Amino acid sequence: MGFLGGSCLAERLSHYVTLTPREQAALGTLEQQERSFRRGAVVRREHDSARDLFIVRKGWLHTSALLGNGSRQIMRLHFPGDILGVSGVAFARAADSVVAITDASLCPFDKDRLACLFEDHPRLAALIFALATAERVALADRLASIGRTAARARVSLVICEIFARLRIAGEVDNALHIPLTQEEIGDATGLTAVHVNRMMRALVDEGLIERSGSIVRLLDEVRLAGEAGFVNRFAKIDTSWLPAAR
Amino acid sequence: MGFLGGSCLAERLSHYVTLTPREQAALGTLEQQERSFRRGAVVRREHDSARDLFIVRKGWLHTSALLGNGSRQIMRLHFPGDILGVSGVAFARAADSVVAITDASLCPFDKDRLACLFEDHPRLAALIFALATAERVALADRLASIGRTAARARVSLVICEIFARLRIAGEVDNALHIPLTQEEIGDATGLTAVHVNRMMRALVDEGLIERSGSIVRLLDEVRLAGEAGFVNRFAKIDTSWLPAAR
DNA sequence: CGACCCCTTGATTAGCCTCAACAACCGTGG
DNA sequence: CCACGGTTGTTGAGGCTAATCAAGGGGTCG
Repeated sequence: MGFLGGSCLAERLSHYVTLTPREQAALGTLEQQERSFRRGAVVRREHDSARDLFIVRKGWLHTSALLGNGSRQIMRLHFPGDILGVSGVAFARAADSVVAITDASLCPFDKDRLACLFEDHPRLAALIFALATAERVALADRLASIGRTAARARVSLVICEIFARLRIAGEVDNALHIPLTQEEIGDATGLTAVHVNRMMRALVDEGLIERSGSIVRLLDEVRLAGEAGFVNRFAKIDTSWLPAAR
Repeated sequence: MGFLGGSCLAERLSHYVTLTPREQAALGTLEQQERSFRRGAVVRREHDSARDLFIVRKGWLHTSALLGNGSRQIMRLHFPGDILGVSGVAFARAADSVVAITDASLCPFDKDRLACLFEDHPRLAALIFALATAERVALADRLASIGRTAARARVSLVICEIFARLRIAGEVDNALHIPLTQEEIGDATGLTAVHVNRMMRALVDEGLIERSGSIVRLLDEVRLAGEAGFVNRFAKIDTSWLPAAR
């Protein structure tokens, strides 16, 4: 709220380019509806019809998949301003599930609206493509983390990423309430909750972070990022090639 | 070659929509240049300037990253018709390296050309976005595989994916020359070459695949895909929402 | 023919999982 | 208000999967 007619997406995008009034208006139309979800609610289940995309207005959510062996992989965390359910762009049925981690509020919009954006606002379409690409790179970073680094580094990486992404939205210092269970962190990192617990403890013991309840404070951010091999993919993206605004 | 004026990308895209002559012409302009690379050649190194994207005309390549601990993660394999170096859409400098696995031939084109596509051919832009999204979902599948499944399933998945993706290009039965070393398969699956070897042997012993040299034959594709939890993300994508062609 | 790369197999080690028990916390209902 | 069940966090003990270390064989290229 409190920005550009209350459009969370416009607020996010304006972090990278200066939006024209027409563009702001176009983005505003994507957030006309709003739906609320309780903590734990399933926004969309795998294989559901996937005509809608969502813009996160409030809360944390995750995109995940259940595997044949009963385990779960969390693909991505979502924060206010994120577009989620993007896999619906490629498929008629959802490839993954979306679950509310905290109470959350979403603005659904139909794929057709996205088509209109491609028709009328090529610059916005290209920018959204660029941001989706940055997310893909961040996903690849996590792939490398899970595939090729030890448990401590994996846990460090999610912590780094959460802080970095929330800082773009602003209002985050170096302490943060993280409403994730250790089981959820495990499902994001490919570890068990038990081992996440031990790794968190190790990070605390070595003075990298501090915990009280669900609040995490970064004590030595440089070393934490170093161990994790963290690169902030969202700080700056290349907008030099984007077509002109309309 | 042998299709639509020789554009590999047009050939790929026409698998999903019927291209108009204007669209074909626009795609053709992306493949005016062509560069050849020898097996093992580095097309682009991490941190290099990333103004160009590439369309694969011939050969196999991979996108990978080297980690601080000396290991390597292969993010994606590339086959003819693929667009690679897409991370350049988001960043001014490459987030990953591209290496030729076999002798390969690529058509580089500048990001500005992509901007033109967004301006003049919204339907193509949207389709490319949809395909990039399908790839992101496939990447997420591999994340789940590496994070939450055992070594055998991970190896099975790469095999399934390679076959499925090459079948879209056609001319692949259920036997295929796979020019990957076991080390490369390990770097793609988060395993060591030694363990890849053992898992391949297990797949052979149980009659799921057959090997002679670098040729792999699928003997029980259903069971292999079942173990891997494989879903073919490239068979069919939703084009119903795309804007009208111009 | 030698050097190098890749594949293959065995033996040992280590990191993470599994199982288990208990404490702390929370929302709910009596 | 307290009792209660359920969820989450914490810690220990032991087991298994995959890594590491090591050695040898086959193929290819200079």
